Amino acid sequence: MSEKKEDLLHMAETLFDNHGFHSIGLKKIVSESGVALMTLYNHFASKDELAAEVLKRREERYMEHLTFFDTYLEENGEYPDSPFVRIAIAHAHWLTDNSYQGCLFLRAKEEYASKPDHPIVELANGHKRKLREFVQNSDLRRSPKEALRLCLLIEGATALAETEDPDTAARELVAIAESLFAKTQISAV
Amino acid sequence: MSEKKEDLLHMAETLFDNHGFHSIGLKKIVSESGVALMTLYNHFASKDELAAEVLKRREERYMEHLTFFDTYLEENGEYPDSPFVRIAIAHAHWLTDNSYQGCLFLRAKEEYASKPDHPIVELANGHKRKLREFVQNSDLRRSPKEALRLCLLIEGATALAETEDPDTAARELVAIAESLFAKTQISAV
DNA sequence: CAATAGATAGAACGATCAATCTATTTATAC
DNA sequence: GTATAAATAGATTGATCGTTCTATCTATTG
Repeated sequence: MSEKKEDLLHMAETLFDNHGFHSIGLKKIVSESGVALMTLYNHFASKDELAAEVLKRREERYMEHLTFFDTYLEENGEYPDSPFVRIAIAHAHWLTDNSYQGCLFLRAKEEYASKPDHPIVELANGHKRKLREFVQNSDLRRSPKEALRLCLLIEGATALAETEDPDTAARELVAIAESLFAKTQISAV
Repeated sequence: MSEKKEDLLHMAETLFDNHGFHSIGLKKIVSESGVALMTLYNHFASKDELAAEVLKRREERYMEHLTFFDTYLEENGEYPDSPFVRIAIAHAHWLTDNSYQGCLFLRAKEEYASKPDHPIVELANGHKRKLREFVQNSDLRRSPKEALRLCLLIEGATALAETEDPDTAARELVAIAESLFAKTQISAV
């Protein structure tokens, strides 16, 4: 991939994170990237396609983070039995390692809500669905409801990190997850 | 308060909920309200002041909902011992009774993040602080960390209601809160 | 050197934005 | 009935938006 395109995607992700999709203009993105406006249009058909690619890359990075974090936990000694707890820890590190302002997918869904069939809305919905399936498939002994509860905790920690210290939000996420899912006993609810 | 002003505040809240603050124009607000543009400017100095009043009214309504929901629970037989569980139930009903798209205060904070001292950002931060204090003061036997955990659950349910059925999000919020806080025993963590 | 492709700056387009002004109409109060 | 205030429609201002176009410049390749 072109270096300019990489720069654009990286800067667009940062600006979308900090200001939202509709609030940030293309001129801001290209000026901050040190790239000409026409270069942006040579790589992306429109602003929406740029936003869509930003979201796709974010999703790839996030899912890789969740997947590869198990190996990190193994190498560093701490390896909780419960896959749900390990996912919670992985998400906690995602929150502390990045300085995001809430979930970019939820923001995208909100900002494009007036067009429910827009590809960006489907990307956002797809991401949440994939995350729920990832959680569910990580521990088949757990019920779909329990998977949904871990998703609730993950969303809650991401939101709490906006108004509280991200480290605090991350710590409480893990604490709750351990309290709910650490025990070998699987609740039948 | 003027009827036109009420109409404007109500319509603005709905449109801000569904489309965000920066995405919705004043002309949309006045046309949907059946009110002239100048009437809006007779009641509000600017778009930002309108948004600020919308948030103030939302906060009042939400805190009243939390406060008065205890009496509703009493009258309808079900009255859990734990104040934390009662707050979770109250928030669950808030989610199912309204068709909001995420937390309007978090959205405001995100959209105005480029101006950290903006009154709207301070309104959003103030609301989250008040909610945390409300939770903390509802049960002084609980630790600040436990109060923060209920806040995390509340945020999580609000976020989950965006991609899942709000009824589902509300039900799982109550289920987790009961699992964590229903027992008389207070954890010392 | 010549040719091709990619990147550049800058202007221009139509549209929309928040905000202001004017002039007219409607409703309330004395 | 008259005076006062509120609400109305519509035009306007200056700014910004996404998008397109042109014309110049730079780098690589043959």
